[in-house]
Formats: sequence, structure tokens, C-alpha cells
Amino acid sequence: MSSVERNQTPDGDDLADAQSTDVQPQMTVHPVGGYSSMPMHMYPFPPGLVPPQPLRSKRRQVKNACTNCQKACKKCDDARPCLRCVKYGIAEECVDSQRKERKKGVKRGPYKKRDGKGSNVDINDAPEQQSMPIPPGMPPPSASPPMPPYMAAPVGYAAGFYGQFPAPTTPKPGEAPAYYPQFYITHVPPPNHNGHGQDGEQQGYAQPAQFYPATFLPYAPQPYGPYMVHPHRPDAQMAMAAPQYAPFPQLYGKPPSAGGSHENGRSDHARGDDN
DNA sequence: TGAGTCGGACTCTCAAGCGT
DNA sequence: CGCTTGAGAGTCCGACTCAA
Repeated sequence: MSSVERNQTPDGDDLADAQSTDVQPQMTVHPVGGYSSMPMHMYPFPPGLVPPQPLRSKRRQVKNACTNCQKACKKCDDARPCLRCVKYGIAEECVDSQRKERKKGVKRGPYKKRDGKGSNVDINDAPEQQSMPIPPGMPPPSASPPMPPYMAAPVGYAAGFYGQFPAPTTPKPGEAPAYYPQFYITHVPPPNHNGHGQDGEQQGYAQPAQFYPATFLPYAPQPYGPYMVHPHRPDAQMAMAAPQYAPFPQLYGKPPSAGGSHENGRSDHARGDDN
């Protein structure tokens, strides 16, 4: 894995050590193995706009990983097919795993009282907005612009990649809201290509015909496009403002890596099943 | 170098227990 | 009856190995 990708893990975990003040792209990101033909530049937030967030956010899990991700112990997402299955060309095998029914009648000892209040409060759950000045003309995060479903794509997807993504998870009371990563993403003007990226990764993609107007990125260098950090994405996951890609079925006439069912032959790491 | 494997830390969910 | 707590069940990070 490249260092670029490492700095942009789905959870955004490794973003924190990038600190720079000049507005130069610090990295170029190809969203998830080339699902998008457009490399992204990532810019650091300007000083004072970097939210004083802890280095790691609480890990988020999908409610139900697909069978493939489950077997591989890899991160899944709520979309079906999930990103990983699409990446490995096994989208048609991407189905929810079956959850076992929880045991009932398990007896428990007497409760221990937890120490009063606050002990349960994760500092990561603290509202993040207070130190995040909102530029003039920008709606406050709570009033962030209506987010069309296609913008709620799982991380790494070019939003609009699928049409069926669940709406962005608005934090429930007491739930950790999303925080703003230290980078925002902006579009890198395509360098005069003929629709062929490296590794033939863009087969089956339509070039984005248009961009949505920027709604959140006051600091994006103007010539560049309107990519935005998804304010609702937990774990600093980012989604891009949607270039108009075709929905999934048209996108992949052929999987990006024509490999086929990779991990299916796995000797199964399903542990502790059946009881 | 990228993909597969896997141990185990971490998170989520929900039933049992508790307080009112 | 609603809230709290504990623990079962599941997710996926990150280290490691292996093959191309």
C-alpha cells in the first residue's frame, strides 16, 4: 500500500501528522483504487481551522458486514455491493452475513455501579464544532446543506457511485458526531488524458460531466473543483461532492481487477461459530 | 509490492437487572 | 417502565506471510 493511501485510510486515522501551513496539495489521492478517474489533492486546513481533535476517532462498524469482508476480516460498508467486493470483482457475491441470534436467559451477577457521570463520556464524543470557526457565508454544520443520497457514499467511493447509499448518519444524541479531518479534498484537473488512467482503472467509467457547486470549501484553490469533506461521515471518512458518475451497474461492465473470487477459497477464519 | 491470512482489540447490540 | 450494565456477537485494525 502506498503511503498516500495510508494517509487516507477509510477511517482517516493517519491524517493527523500532516501539518502544513502553505496551501499546497500535500498528497494526491486516487479514491479507492481508482474508482474515480480523478486524482485528488489534499490540502491541509488552514491554521486555526484545524479542529483540535484527538488523533483517532472511535472506530465505527457497519451493522452487518458482507460475507466476503467478514471472512477476510476487512472493513465493509453498508452499501451492497460493498466497496471491497466491488474492488475485487465479486460484487455479485456481496451479501449480508447472517447474524446469530443472541443467547437469551444468560444470568448475570449484581450490577456494579459505575462512577457517577462522565466516566462514560468519550472525549471523542464531545461536540466538535466549538473550536471550528465557521467562515462567513458558510452554514453551520448542523445546518449543512441538504445532502443528496449520492453524497453519502462510503469512504472512497466517488459519491454518486451508487445510487443507493444510506443517508449520512446524523449523530444520535450522545453519539459521536463526525469530525473534520485535517484535509479537504479537491479535484485535480485531469491532465489531458483520453480516458485511460493507469492500470486501466477507469474502464467503464463515464467522465464526470459536471461538478456540483462547492458548498463547504472556502479554502479550495479556485481553479480546482468542489470536493468537500463530508461533514456527516464518521471516522473522518470523506466523501467527495459528486461528479456525475453513472450508477453502479453501468459503471462496472467489468470489474476493475478481473480477478474474480479471490478470498473465497479461504480456509475460513470464522471463529467461534456454532455453539 | 500487493493481496491474503488471522489474532485480538475494539465496537455494537440487546437482554437482564435495577431504580423509581 | 425506562434506564443501566454486562456480556455475547460481530467488525476490522494491523502485523505477518506469501505469491507475482
